[in-house]
Amino acid sequence: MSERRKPYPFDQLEPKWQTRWDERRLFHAPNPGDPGFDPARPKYYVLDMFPYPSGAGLHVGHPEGYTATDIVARYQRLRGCNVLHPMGWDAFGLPAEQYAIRTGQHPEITTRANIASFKKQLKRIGFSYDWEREVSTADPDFFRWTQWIFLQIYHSWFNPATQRAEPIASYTGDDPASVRLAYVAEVPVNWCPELGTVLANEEVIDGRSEVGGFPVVRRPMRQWMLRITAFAERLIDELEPLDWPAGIKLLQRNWIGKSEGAEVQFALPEHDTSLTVFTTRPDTLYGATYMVLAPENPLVDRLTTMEQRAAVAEYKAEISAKSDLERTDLAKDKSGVFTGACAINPANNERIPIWIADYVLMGYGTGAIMGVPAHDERDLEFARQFGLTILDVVQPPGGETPTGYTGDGIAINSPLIDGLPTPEAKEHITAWLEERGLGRRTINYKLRDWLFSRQRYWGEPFPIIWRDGKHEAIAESELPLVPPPLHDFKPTGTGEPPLARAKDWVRYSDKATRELNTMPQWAGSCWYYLRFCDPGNRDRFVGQEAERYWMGEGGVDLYVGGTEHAVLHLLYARFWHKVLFDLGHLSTGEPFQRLVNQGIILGEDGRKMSKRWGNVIDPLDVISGYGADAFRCYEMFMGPLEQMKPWSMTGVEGVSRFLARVWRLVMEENQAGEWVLSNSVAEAEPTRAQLKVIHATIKKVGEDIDALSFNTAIAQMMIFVNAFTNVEVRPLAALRTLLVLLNPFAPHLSSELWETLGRQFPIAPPEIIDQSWPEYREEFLVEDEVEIALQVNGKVRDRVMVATSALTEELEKVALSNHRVLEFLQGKQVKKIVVIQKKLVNVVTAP
RNA sequence: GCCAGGGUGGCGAAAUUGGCAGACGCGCCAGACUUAGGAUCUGGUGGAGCAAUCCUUAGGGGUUCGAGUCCCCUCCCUGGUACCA
Repeated sequence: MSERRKPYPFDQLEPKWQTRWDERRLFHAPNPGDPGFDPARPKYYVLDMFPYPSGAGLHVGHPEGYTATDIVARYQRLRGCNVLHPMGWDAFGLPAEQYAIRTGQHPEITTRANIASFKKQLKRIGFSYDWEREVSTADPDFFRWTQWIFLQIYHSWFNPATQRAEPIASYTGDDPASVRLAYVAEVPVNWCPELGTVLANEEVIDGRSEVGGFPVVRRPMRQWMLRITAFAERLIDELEPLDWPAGIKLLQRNWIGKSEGAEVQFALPEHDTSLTVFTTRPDTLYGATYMVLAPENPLVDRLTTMEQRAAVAEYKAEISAKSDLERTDLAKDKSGVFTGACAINPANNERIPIWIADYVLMGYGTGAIMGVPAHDERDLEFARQFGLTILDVVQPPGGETPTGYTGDGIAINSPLIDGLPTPEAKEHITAWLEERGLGRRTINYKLRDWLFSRQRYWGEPFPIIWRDGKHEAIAESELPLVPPPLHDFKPTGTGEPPLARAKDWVRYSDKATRELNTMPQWAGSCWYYLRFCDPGNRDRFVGQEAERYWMGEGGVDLYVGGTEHAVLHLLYARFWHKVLFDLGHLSTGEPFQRLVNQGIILGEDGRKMSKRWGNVIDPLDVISGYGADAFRCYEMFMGPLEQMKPWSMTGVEGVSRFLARVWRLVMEENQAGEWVLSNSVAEAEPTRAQLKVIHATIKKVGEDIDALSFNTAIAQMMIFVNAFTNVEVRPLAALRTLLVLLNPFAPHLSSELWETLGRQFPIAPPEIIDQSWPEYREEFLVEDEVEIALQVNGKVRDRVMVATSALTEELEKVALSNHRVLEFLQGKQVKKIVVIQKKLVNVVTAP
């Protein structure tokens, strides 16, 4: 089979320009103080979510976001900005380690090979990254600072008075370990036996591990935690002004899950203590006819009566045997047992029974609730199942039967607050409880502290040692703390991390041993964007001047990546950023000013791309068939960046044809079949009509890039090309303008044509990259005449050209003298005439 | 369940504040140039109808001179979430 003839020689010119860009270091952005740095230019930081370099290589989803940021980066450079556009590798992570377990190959080797192949592919697409800033999270020069930041967190506490992280020295209490932002706690964790590690809540999906899909069980273990909950309020508040998609903000807000309510104490007559619950509906206190404790609540054993002891023990055993998956699966029917104990409802002094049930979670609120069956679906189901009292205390606005009504209404059967609408009832009863020391208003969050340790090999070791059962930080001078070489990466199965196998490494001194856990994969990605500002710095995680320059004024100006990181990565990174900001290391409180999520690219069959369906598109195949420029432009022409959309090979062909038409605007084939500069290119004045297209295109492409609406920008350039395709004389100035506008999208093609034009016509500068973005002139966009629609009763009956300046009365006259309009007005009476200048005239008749 | 986003030609999609629906591309049809066309160029292309004309932005209702756009109801798709008191 003969090879399809290339529409233009992209296979020669693309490698040529990629090499030249590398040699000229064109995309290297000097830092303040470096040679070549121009302080007069504004900065622009455009960032991609860096990839995990998997063995599978790049798929078409990666370059979608990368192309978008590359267009913005190249555009901002042409507009005179100092552009920071870096790329790096999220190189620690489970897949390389799982591969090492299977093959014995060290993760470092696998990772290095994968990085090399990723980088080669990215370069082949022609991205304008500053490769001199490349970082890898698994590189000791990088992770020494990840460990350093951990130490900053470890040495800090959250001062509730200032609402800021402060050095632990400012803590005046007697137990610093209890307030550190990094602490060790025995907590019920998500233990994944298959992976041999604990996982964060965020890494568990439907009771299975996000990586690998293995079952996960609950089990108490001593783990490192980061006190992210202290920042819950700020993580919500400071989200507000950011230029992020509203949906992502909402996702984060929901994840943090703030709810306002009250803590209420219920006296326990048989014991000298009381039981505290959290409720968002203190106004329903009179309706609390029973209480429920989580089965794991430590109070359960104290409260349970002799008679109920056996039943409670049996229920607890049953629950703890269940995995999370089963526990949620079986959520249809409520289960639980009576403890035999009773509490006193503080509102009406009624004795109410205390139960335990697994629908109450130990990890939220106080691990105990008051059951208000009349106004809570779950409580109602539970009460009906076990025959507990149901008492209506809120009257819905409509006045229908209140049982099961969960909305706001009017308090009833509640002597203290009868007749009050819900909001006031809440206020009133809470104040009443506060006066008596029986309760107080509180805020609860769904967000839990971040479980930060993993029992894995391929991650950052903690810069921590243990002496006499207590943890201590190692000195900063001992960083980086590099993982010991191992041959056996398998999980031990006991929960003891694989690092335990490196006996020499573990022994720190006669009396001290090293922490054996490693950090989760999120650690490196929490701050990599800061390292990009100053990747070679040996003395600090980022130089102050570089940080102030690149991260100043809102931080990262544009951050593009997938929605899968909407809560986890973005929340964790914001948290670390705030700690470092509070400690005075950073100049802004939020890292990412503008965030955009690219949509998923589906296979041609409309299904998710997967080996299983055989619908996977390999970027390199597309590039070898159509060129990198066509690949880039197609990815952007498919549709809106944020939208999910299917791949289409014929669509690639269409975009490729467009680029070939651009090529032939400038080039033609001679007798020998060689491409030479076209005879129709000349230093001629564009016509008035051509000027209009040129300036309309300048305007639209610029505005569309700002709005990340790349598909419509390309459509406009297609209109431009169509307008110049069949003309005898192609004015040089018009072509030059087009090439600059096209450059961010198709950098190789535009560079080549620019250079070719420059050989024949003296163009300064000789390379397009040193050219500046053109400005449009409004005067070329205005028309003397416009076409307006003439409507009768909202239906278009004719279109006519009128002077742009035509006034309302003139337009009315035009409409009423138009024979098509008159035809439809026959026998009818004109009731009114609506005139929209430059748009339409609508003649409305009486019915 | 709940929350968010979305349904526009045969297909991917356009459409400032409500103001000519379908830009641009794919596909298809016709023509030109050709020994040839899976190259290139030109024209056409939402549906029905010979036509005048009528219908058309998931479906139904409403507001308006005028609705893809605003309001109400219903259906379908995608993503998130799941006993969070």
